[in-house]
Amino acid sequence: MSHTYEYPRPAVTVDCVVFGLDDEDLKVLLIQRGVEPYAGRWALPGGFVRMEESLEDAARRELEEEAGLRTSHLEQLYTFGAPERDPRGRVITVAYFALVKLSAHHLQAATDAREAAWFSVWDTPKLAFDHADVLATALQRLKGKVRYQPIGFELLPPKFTLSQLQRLYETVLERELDKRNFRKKILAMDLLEELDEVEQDVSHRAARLYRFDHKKYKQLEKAGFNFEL
Amino acid sequence: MSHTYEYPRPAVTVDCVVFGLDDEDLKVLLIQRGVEPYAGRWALPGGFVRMEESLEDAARRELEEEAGLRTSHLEQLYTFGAPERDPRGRVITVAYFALVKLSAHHLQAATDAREAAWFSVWDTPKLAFDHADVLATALQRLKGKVRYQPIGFELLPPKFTLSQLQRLYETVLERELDKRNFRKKILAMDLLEELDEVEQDVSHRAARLYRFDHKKYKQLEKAGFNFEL
DNA sequence: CCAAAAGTGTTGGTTCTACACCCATGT
DNA sequence: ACATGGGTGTAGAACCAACACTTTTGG
Repeated sequence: MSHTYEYPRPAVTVDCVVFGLDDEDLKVLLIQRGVEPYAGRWALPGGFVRMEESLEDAARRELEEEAGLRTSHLEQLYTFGAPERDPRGRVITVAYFALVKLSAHHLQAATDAREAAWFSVWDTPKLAFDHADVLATALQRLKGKVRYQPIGFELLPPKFTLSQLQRLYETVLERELDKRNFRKKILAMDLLEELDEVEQDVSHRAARLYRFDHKKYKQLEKAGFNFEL
Repeated sequence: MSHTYEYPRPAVTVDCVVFGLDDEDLKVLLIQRGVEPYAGRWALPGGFVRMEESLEDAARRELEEEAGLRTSHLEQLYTFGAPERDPRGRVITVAYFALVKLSAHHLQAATDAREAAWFSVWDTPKLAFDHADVLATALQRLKGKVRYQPIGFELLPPKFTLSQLQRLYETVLERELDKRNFRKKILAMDLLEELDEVEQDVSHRAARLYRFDHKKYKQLEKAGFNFEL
């Protein structure tokens, strides 16, 4: 079956930059391409937008299909449309930006033929198409946004220590933070619920666990409160 | 001539939200539609993306064609792709956000058949398609961005008074600012060049004119300086 | 001389930064 | 007992918000 139009039309895809955090580093999910162009190269998960689905639905579908994962945070990043960005012809891609709790989705294998794997964002293989630009844009967005929106929590398990949280910020922002000042500031926002639990199986004093209080944040947000750093 | 593809493809357009500032208010540029759908309704300037041009080039071309204007500041805003946003079928639009010095482009007539006009952003007619959403998104972006990027200057003539600048911020942010604090803060950034000129033809004490120093800003930016409010 | 907007400093409160030691736990 | 990271307070500097009067100019 084929489709005919009076004027030529670009193809439209979505691509997803999915970030996860493990003990070592900030990671991005990549898929190894099986076919030309760029066969064998690693690329961002993504694919063509179907006629009846929204852009965001397309992004969610591709993530499910290619990596078997669901994400709590998904937002549109930027649309890349340089005429020569795909050697097959004019392809415009709407890039999305996702955060997942890597602790949950441990080393998920791709459900279709292709390989999926997590790479350190500071050390990825050479990427297909203009995906290096897309990744760079996503990193910039993450770095900017993490400071004034409480999205960092989407990268951590539901219960976390303040040190984990601090390491997250240090990793994303690429600079060290002062422990005492960091704790003061984040606790002063009154968005963390202090639990009666401590971490397990560590060979030193166990740290207290906290949980991010989404409900409280929504309330404060309405009242004009602004999360910051 | 017609074009055939194996799979159906959405059409892709660009739409531009162009802001300008005059003595009264923040304005947005609208075009009256001549044809169905939404014939007679006002809409954002825009049109189909050609196969050989980039998205940004398309936005610039449409602005030139539909309103005869060039803009200093043009950035991508968001991509709108709900399946039912255009009654003619699947049309994905990449929205752009532009700022122009209204003082220069005085009441420019459209170069093609359609009417173009400036409307107060707080009081527009009913818009075609989902353009009200697009406009709302653009306003939100402007409000957010004006505080941490010196883009407000793109709305003012090259030489302006501090009161004009303050009014700009008050209009965009929808709140009053303290005159002394505002002046202190903006002058402390050392980004304004104080000219040996004052405004003309006012029936009260004439205010000193200033110019924004783009070069100095670029330098400071590289050195890690952050513009803020 | 009146109207209109330009221009100008200080104070008190809040927030930010820098900084070092003791504590709890597991090996 | 030692190694590892957990947890805590203070002081000085910078920044922010609130606030009112005098000056200049044109009509």
